[in-house]
Amino acid sequence: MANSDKNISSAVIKRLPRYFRYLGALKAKNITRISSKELSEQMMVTASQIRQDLNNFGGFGQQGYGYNVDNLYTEIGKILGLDKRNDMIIVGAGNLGQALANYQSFNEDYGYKVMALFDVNPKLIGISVRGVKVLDTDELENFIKTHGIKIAALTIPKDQAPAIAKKMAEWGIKGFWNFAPIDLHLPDNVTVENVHLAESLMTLTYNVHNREESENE
Amino acid sequence: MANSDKNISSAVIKRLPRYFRYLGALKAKNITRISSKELSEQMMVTASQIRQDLNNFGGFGQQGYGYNVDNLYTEIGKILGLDKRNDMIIVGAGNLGQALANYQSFNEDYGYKVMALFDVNPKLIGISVRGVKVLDTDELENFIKTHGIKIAALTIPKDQAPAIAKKMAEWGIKGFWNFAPIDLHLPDNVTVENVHLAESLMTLTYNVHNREESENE
DNA sequence: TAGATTGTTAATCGATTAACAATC
DNA sequence: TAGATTGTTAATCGATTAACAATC
Repeated sequence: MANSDKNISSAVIKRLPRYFRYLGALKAKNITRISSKELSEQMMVTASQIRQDLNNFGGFGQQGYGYNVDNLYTEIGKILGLDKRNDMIIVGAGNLGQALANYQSFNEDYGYKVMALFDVNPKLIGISVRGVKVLDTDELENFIKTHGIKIAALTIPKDQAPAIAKKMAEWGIKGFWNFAPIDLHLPDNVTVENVHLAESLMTLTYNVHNREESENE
Repeated sequence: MANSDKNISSAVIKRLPRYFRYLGALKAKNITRISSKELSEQMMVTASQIRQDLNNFGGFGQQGYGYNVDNLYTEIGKILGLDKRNDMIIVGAGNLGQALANYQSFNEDYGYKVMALFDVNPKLIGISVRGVKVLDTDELENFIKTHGIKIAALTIPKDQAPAIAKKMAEWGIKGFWNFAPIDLHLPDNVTVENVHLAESLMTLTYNVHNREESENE
């Protein structure tokens, strides 16, 4: 827990889930070992980058051999915190909130658990999405505190997002998965991961109209 | 059209929609002028970066004055291609596909138009989402060609995504807004903008468990 | 005109890639 | 042992920031 990692660049952190995904795919194909060179060819990055990235966290490989797929998969999972219990809530049970609640991939494959959805709309309060209840937003404080929830998806309109996020941070939320098209300003010990859909679509639009050499990010 | 912009770094392009959003907010507040310094304080970036970014596309400001909000908003919109007709389709009419079709923000505010959704599920074919029909995937080729569609959201399972994307690119799609958790390998004149939700949640999870100084991207 | 702020060049910083000795 | 491939240092590249002359 007292992880004394000297600050690791966010560029590195953002690449970890992609390594994790590729290793998962290799595992599924029963491939047991891989070298940074082979992996780099599949992922279209440099082998140097893979080795540099991984060595921020320790030496997971073996000279002359490469990396054990199963082991590396597990280790990256641990780094990301997927070995821990990751309970979450979704605030805003509209189309997007419900779509997230239904989204298998992270719900089951990676051990996240959606504990409840929240909304102010009386028509939604009480229904269940994938077996998860939609509760009244009034119950947020109590729920967060009682269950010790740390992670919340925010799928509410942008005018409401900053105020409610501020409150939720006070009640104990440490990480916001923010889908509202606005920047949240919260204390330093709270993280925000923005998913600004409209912005990503605009970036795509630029590239469509100015198509050059493709550059998968 | 023959935009002879020497390759502009993708870091710059990704920041443009955020400038656009802030300028839209200023416009809504009837603010008519802004300096790079004021804007930089609101956006928590350096004024230098704003000026450098904008000057990739031209001198939109005026010494001693700053930038005209309305004008800059319009110009960035043009750079992004929002002044053009941006018809799109959504392939995969499940929860996520439907949520996108319902998503006001980009549908109306920025002039995108969802022309149709597509699915293989007979239960979905024929229904309407926000007035937009769900068609049989068999009709994709004809629809793309007839309507000259260039942009497509992919909200289908990952095993099906690469094959269908390949076909769609042959039929004329130039930009994929890819929500499937897999990398698409397509010709150079086709762009892919990935929205890998599970990966963004993992990045958040890492930060929650290793919370340090917050760093809004 | 004087003050403000741009556009742009130069300096710095950080991230990526290359190279290679260590070692399995 | 010989071959392969890591971990890691050094070199390069690119992006960000600082500084300031140009100019409105």
